[in-house]
Amino acid sequence: MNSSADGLLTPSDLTENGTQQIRDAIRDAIVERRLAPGTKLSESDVGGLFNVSRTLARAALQALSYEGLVSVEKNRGAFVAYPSPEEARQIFAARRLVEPGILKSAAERITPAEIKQLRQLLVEEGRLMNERGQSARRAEIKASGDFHLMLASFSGNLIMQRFMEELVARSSLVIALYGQSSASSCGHSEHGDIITALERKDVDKACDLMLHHIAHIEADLDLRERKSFGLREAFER
Amino acid sequence: MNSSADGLLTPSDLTENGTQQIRDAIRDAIVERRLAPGTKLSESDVGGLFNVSRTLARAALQALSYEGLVSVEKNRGAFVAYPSPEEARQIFAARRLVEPGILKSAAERITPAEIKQLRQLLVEEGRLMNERGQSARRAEIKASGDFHLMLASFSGNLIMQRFMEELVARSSLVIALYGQSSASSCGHSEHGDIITALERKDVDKACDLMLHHIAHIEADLDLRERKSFGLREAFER
DNA sequence: GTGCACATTATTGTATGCAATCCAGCGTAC
DNA sequence: GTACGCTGGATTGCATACAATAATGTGCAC
Repeated sequence: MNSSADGLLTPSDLTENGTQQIRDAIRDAIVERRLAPGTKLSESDVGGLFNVSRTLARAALQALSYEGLVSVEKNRGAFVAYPSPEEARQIFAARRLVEPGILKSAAERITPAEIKQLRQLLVEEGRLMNERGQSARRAEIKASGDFHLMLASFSGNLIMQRFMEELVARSSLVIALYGQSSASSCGHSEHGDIITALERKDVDKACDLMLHHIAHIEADLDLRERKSFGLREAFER
Repeated sequence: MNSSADGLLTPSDLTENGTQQIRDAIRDAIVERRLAPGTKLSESDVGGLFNVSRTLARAALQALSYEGLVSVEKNRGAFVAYPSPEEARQIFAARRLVEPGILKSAAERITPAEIKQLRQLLVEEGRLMNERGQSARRAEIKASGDFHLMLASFSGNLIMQRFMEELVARSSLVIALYGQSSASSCGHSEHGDIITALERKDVDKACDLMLHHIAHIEADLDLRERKSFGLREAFER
């Protein structure tokens, strides 16, 4: 009978299926904003793009829908998710609810080496910030999210880590849709402040900074109901 | 182009696929502990049981694996998840991290009618507690989890609600594996206390009670590494 | 009798095919 | 000219078929 009681040695799943690769590739494309919200992802197209059958493409899209990055509508197909303003609010509410706790957890177990890793990520982020070009911008977006993900991984809780992965990815979609300031990097210095507080074991301060940081990101959004103005509203002036 | 910006009117997904039904049926069976951890779930068997093809069965199992209720091993098949002690700890750590925040959210928006709903759930739970029989026991397990889920639904955050659904379901697996006291209902009165505190708008007290409640559930577990003693250890005395 | 190599069987992984559904374009009635 | 209904094409939903892998059983050598 045995079983897989091998004690959390599975990073996520060592399935190594073709599905995983497709899923990851599409997720990266969404998170880095190469795929715009609302884009149709037909099974044939996805399958053709990765040289696999519709079966695997379908499985990958299904998987992404469980993460909230893709919405599949019955008999209509899969689309890059188009979070509503309300959904956006809930995503950030979830982050405000969860990230302080993660931070607290991480603070209790973090090592100097790990703090160094965070700092390293930060300088990387800063370097990209001063670079020009689309690809630098994309890398910057990713690095900015990775800060939060690395923190989550230092919390030692795989479940929270995975949840954060979902939230960060969905945040990227929200920012793509509702973000205003071109400088999506508005929170760069704040990341540094959080590390500093963490280093000083000042957990309360760190949590406080984190909450403000999330609030700042959210404040940059314009969450007014734009009712899918593809029809009348778009042409009646 | 349009899109599904219809403002969170989707309870989860109105796909209404056959997959959903299978997934829900199996999940219920797992949560109500009719399916023991480690049980093999072969695609043919599942498909045959619901009179659908392997394709749908496979999709359902895949979906359950994203919720952590089923673990699929490459080329070996799907099994009811068998959470390790470490995983169990992380599940409860996640609940301690998340539930106070949910409670706070819920407290801010809860209506008297909703409090009544909670109370009603509680009397139901109490009634089942005093009944005999397997089916009553199962219903009690479900009701006990439903308390936390209803609270989550009152938080108004669909994302947190879904996360809690996952955590509660996985908790049920953990309790099935590591629970000691037959009285899994140990927390019944605590649920009532939480409602009372909530009613009095004493959020801090409610959160405190919630943390103790979770701690009590966890304290009933015997989280020692039982290394899947299916082989040597089982027969060498 | 024990251990190993091989054949057999069962189960999963993936591709393909058919039926059902939706969408768009066209034509017709009013 | 507008609205309605119809038909053709494309896409998804699901089942089935085949290939690949793992589990099991058998027979032979020692």
